[in-house]
Amino acid sequence: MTERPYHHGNLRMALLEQAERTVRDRGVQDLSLRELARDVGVSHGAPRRHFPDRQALLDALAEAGFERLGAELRSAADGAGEEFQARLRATAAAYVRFATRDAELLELMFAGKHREQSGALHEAADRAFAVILELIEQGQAEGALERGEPERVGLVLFATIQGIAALVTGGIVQAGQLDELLADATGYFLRGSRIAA
Amino acid sequence: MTERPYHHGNLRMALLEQAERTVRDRGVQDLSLRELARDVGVSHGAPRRHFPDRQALLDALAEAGFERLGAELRSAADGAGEEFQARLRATAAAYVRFATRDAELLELMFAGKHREQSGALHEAADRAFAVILELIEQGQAEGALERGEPERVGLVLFATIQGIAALVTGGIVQAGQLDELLADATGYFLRGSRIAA
DNA sequence: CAACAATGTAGTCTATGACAACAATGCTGT
DNA sequence: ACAGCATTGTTGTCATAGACTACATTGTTG
Repeated sequence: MTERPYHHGNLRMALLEQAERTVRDRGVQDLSLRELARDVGVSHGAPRRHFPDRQALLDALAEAGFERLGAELRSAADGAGEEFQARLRATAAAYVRFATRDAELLELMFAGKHREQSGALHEAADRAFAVILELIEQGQAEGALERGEPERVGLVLFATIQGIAALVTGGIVQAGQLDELLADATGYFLRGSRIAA
Repeated sequence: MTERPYHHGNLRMALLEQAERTVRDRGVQDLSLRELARDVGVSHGAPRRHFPDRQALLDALAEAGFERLGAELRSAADGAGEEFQARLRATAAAYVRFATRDAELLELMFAGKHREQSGALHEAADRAFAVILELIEQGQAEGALERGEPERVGLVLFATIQGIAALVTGGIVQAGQLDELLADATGYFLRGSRIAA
């Protein structure tokens, strides 16, 4: 946007941003390094200076995705006030929103996490999940959730939210049923988790 | 395996079977029509007679996947006896087993379901999900689950199971934690769902 | 300002998916 | 039996992609 000297200046960023758009609009499969280069106005070999191969671009995309996801989750939780249930619902809704708006990106994020050795992606993922863990800890402190390792308790919650997102992006539930389903799920979770139910 | 007259005889099946293997071993991205043709021993143009394009092959793969998934779920439920909880656990475990053994295939199945117009895939999917619905109905009849539309109640359960599978294939939980997580999740579901908890 | 590193360009190779023209096989009705 | 036709495979071609190399341009630093 700023200018484009014959050294582009920030090709890496430009490529990542355009890539994220393309992934959102047309899916990962349609993402081509050459087309990306054309879109950004550089030659077909230029991206190679920033991403050794296509997979490296996808990994970087995933890492950026985790950072944005973490930010959105935190923003949702913080914007929902102090009460646990409100924060829980807001965070779950934010996750599902991300997952439905950027379904392919999220898929990429999950796929990359298990293959990767470079810790950068894992760290970004951990930062994103930390929001959920903190939420669990708050719930436990308030007595709304049973005690125990937050990782373990949070996993069921996380799985459910992720599953709901998958059902929506998979077309198994309509967008209209989403709120109802989310409410049901958080309800089950809270009732099932209270110590002496 | 049988023989190969110059008309292969059942190219379509052979392609699908080899494709399923390749997807399981090396992922969807590495699936190439031409390589498939080579593997099966036909020329690179032959698959076109059975699948107009690559996507058609993937759709057929997804449909076959739903049929197998349905069969495995039903077999698991039926093999677990009469008791509801045992059937529930067995079915959930069977789903997760499928989802982890054939993660990429499952992804394909979900992806295809939402884009497709031809009802064949949807019908296969519905047959698979019917197993879960029947399970819910049994739970309701026995009073273990709250009343209401089985579709709605089942959705939360299904989402949770699907989410657990996603967490495992995504490398967020280790295979060793799987049993524990599944037990936690079904526990939450049952406690959260009992009418007068 | 002279090396040197970083970044971009141009050309090439191999593989793929899609398509068309053609060949071989199987089937059907008479 | 067999002529005509539909199925199914084969071969060749085209456009495009990813990966790699040699080379050019720009920026930086001693």
